[in-house]
Amino acid sequence: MLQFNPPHPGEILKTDYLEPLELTVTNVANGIGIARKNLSAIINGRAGISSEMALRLSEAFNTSPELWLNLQANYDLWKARNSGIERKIKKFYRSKALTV
Amino acid sequence: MLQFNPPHPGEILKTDYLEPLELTVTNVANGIGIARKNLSAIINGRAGISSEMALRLSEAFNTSPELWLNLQANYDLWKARNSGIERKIKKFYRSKALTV
DNA sequence: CAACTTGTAACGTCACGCGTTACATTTGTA
DNA sequence: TACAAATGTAACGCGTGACGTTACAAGTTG
Repeated sequence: MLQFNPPHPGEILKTDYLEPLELTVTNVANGIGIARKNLSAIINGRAGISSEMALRLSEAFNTSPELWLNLQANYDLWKARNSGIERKIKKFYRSKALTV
Repeated sequence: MLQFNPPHPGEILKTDYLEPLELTVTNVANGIGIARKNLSAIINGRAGISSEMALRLSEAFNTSPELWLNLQANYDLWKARNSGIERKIKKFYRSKALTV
């Protein structure tokens, strides 16, 4: 289990792929066939990485799609854990236990 | 990379958790605090497992949330791969290559 | 028969991925 | 300095999907 705020996938995409390769957002967006707006959103953490997007990124940068999906899953999980859901669940368990 | 149609996470949930423990859908839905309808949808492959749901399942069945998220990710990836997206991307690459 | 379980329809709400067009701003360069 | 390129983002629209409630038909079981 992650103990710290994981970077959102867009940050890795930017610092580990776009910047080293000197690729611009416009460049890559055109390259992988998506709207520049959406790649910008991903890079700035305002959108997640869908499985389709993971496929596109994996083909563009020669990675596994799982890389991107795992980053996204960890990020989402961290968000869920820190958004009161965890507490809601525990609260629920206190009042109405599931007998396993 | 998976070469075969991965089972829907709901299938694993059903056959590996509900059935061995003799838990009913109604039972578990009430137990984890969600609508019976939605658990039914998950089990029958008509809904995916969200990160919140992964957390709930992990706490109920003492698994890692990652288990459920990975199952879901693999399933989604397989769907994406087999839904023409792969072909769309490759087609795109043939016409307009991304120079990396 | 009565109770329980289940799948599912009908409705509504909210979030979000993705697309297009357009504008203001910054940065690099002829 | 003036123009082009890159970027973030707003405004719109569309489709999908997760989640909830209520309700009904059908199957199973004590």
